[in-house]
Amino acid sequence: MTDTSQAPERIRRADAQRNRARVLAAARAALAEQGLDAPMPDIAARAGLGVGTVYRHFPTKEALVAAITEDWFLALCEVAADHAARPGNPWDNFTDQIWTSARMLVADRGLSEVMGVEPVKTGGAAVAVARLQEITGGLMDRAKASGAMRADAVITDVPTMMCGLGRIATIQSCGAPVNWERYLTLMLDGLRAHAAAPVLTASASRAELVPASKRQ
Amino acid sequence: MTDTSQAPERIRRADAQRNRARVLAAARAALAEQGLDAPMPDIAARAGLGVGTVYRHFPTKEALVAAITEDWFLALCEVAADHAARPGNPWDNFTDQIWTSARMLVADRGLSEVMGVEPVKTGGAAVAVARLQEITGGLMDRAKASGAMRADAVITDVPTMMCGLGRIATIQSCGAPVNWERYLTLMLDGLRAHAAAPVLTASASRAELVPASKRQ
Amino acid sequence: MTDTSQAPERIRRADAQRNRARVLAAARAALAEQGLDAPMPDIAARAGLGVGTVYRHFPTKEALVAAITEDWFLALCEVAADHAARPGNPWDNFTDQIWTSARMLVADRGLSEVMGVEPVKTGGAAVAVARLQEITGGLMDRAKASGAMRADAVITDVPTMMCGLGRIATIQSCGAPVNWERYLTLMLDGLRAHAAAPVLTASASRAELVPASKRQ
Amino acid sequence: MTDTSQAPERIRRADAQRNRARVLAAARAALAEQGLDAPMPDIAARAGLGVGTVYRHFPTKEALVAAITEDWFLALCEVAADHAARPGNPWDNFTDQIWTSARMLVADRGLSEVMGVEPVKTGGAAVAVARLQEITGGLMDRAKASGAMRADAVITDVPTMMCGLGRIATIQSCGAPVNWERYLTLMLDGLRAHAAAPVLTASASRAELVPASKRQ
DNA sequence: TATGAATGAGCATTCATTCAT
DNA sequence: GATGAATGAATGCTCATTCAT
Repeated sequence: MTDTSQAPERIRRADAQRNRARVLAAARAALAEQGLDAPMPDIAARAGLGVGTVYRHFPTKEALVAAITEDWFLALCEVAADHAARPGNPWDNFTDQIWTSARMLVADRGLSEVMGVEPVKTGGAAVAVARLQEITGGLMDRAKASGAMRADAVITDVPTMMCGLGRIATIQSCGAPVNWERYLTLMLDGLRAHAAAPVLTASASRAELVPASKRQ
Repeated sequence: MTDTSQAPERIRRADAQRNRARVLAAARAALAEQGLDAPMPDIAARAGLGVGTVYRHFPTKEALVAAITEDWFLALCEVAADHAARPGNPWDNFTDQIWTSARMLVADRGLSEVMGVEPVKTGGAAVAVARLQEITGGLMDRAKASGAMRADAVITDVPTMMCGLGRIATIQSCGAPVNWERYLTLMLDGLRAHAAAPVLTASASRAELVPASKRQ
Repeated sequence: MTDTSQAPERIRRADAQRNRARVLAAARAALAEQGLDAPMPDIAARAGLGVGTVYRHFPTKEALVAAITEDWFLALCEVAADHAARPGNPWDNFTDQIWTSARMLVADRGLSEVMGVEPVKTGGAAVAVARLQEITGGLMDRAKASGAMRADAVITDVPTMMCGLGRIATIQSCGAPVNWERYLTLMLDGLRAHAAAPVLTASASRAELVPASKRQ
Repeated sequence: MTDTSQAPERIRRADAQRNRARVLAAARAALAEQGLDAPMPDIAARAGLGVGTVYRHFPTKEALVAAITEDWFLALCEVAADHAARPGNPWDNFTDQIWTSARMLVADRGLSEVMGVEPVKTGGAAVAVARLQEITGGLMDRAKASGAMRADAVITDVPTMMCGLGRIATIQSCGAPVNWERYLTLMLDGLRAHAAAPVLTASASRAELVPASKRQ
């Protein structure tokens, strides 16, 4: 009747799954603290396991980081989906999504660093990235339709923003005179509709895509 | 008698000065190409010198990077000073300074990376950073006074902006879907006065420093 | 009562026998493809079994290889026995046996490699080796008696020849400029009676066992 | 006046050269004893140096082995050249060369093993191999011209022979029932002119290149 | 009894820094 | 002063074997 009766094979796997989970947890913790350079032996030690066990579950450090990256992006997807489902002001939903995601970055050095790394092209992480992009794209479309977001905003503005954010979060925690909240404030203000259309002259906004010294 | 003893010493000093310059030039080139991870032996080889000689002039790699960092920031100071001295639209002068500095970052992987590194607290590099900050602060003040820059802009907004820029420049060159020109456009638009003061309601701008979900 | 307790035991025994056979088959295939370095997990996976099961049947990898080696040598025994039973020219029977065995070596990397490995001293493999030696010895005796094979040929000439052949087969498949068919041709020609007795002087053959420079 | 006066740069290098020589000597010894699998740390320890020093002189283990291999083949070249320069019976000169080379193989497990390895295509080792082949080819030509060596002998017969020899030497030292002297005797007898042309029937020699069972 | 997860020693390789010459 | 050879700790990864389930 119970689940235990029908899962003689899964019992073992349950043990392995538990260790796999421990590896993932250890990796998450190690990456969060030390960043993507956390050594494999450290991760194994944190999990209370031998390196071989880590390699049993993940053939490469790259694969392990990719798995964590998938988790990270799935969590970001969840945040995005949550905000995409909200009623009310699309702009607020968009910015709330970004702020929430940002707080996740700030709390995790690995996540911060992965934002500034050549993206994986395949695997679950890539899928999660694509899905995040899709959901976020929807939020942006609605924000643009509502007139709050600048019409020329594109989806890559978000990874661009998050990449910079990741770096800033990392070094702010090292004591650098930077401020991630301020960063996000400016960036998001830069994404507002009227930011792209200066009050004084309608033509100015486009012109200023290029430095003043280069114009004419 | 005294002259003979001093002359070779001066020669040595001249030699040492030239070697120091060669080390710096080599380091600049190596860091520009390979980033901050450029190995010391590579730098020494580029200078046509032994590693020992490099270590004679700079006790650690960190010290060498700090020296180059000073150079980098002095160059940025020059750019800033040049723009600070310009007549005309203060906002344009400020943004031109940023765009010019950005192009320097994009052309130099080491400079890009150093923007996202725990800052040196002492020494020439720190002085150069402080000077750059002062000059840039002046440009910002005038831009604010002119009404073009948001009144709440602070000097740390610039290192924040440049830190993110450095990371974006680095990974854009690795093929990541980010765009440094777009980044700068958004950031600078976010620094405009009206970006901070949404058209509809005057009170909104400050409120949105905090995510909508956290308000009241 | 007693039947019920024994029946499952027999089933288990039957199971174990089948598993042992599967391990052997998998090992044969893995060793043939990858050589003696084939990892135990690969062999287990090929058998559709866990490594533990492989180790239940064979306490070490060495023991497993020894078992396969026994199989290999039993197959070689069969070839030898088949040729030993043939009527007709003893020399042809001997050389045919060698050529047939050689083709088996060439088709199996594991068999090729095992020819050049410290031989097992005990167990079935050693028995098979001894039997092969005996049968081959008989073939040689008849070939010698017929006058076709050199009179000083000894049984260890055959393992010596096959050992070299195994190595040559292995590296020929890696692109080395060696040729196993040529090797065998020369070796077998060297075993002919007249090869040992140069035409000109009868005494020369023994003398040349030692380099010319070392004689007298 | 002395060499020391004009070599201020070479003094340092002399030290390094000495250590390079120590690395080579250590590697030679380690490879001779343990074969090509001798670990780099072992080689370094044998030389009384750190691993880093070994890697300073040779960027890769492969490169180190290639250097030793070049030495090995240069030594074989010397032997070959020595015998090529000898007056007298060409066949004896050829076989003496082979016997002398064989004794070198037998004394060195690394040299034995390298004979059965995919050959290096470039570098000094490849040059040495080519030169050895050329010299040996000359010896063979003269032996063929003298009528002592079979006319169909080709240069690749020699690496084929040496490859087999290497393996046999290796496992003979492990106690296998093989005999390298016997191996060489048979091989060289197989290379004699009359070995290829059996006494009884002129047509037999060619026919027996193929097993009897495949004929007709 | 079968499983396959866990182990951990071992290997090739890198690089900032030291120090004998 | 200059040199660059030497150092050695650290890293990612493999695989025969053990043992808890």
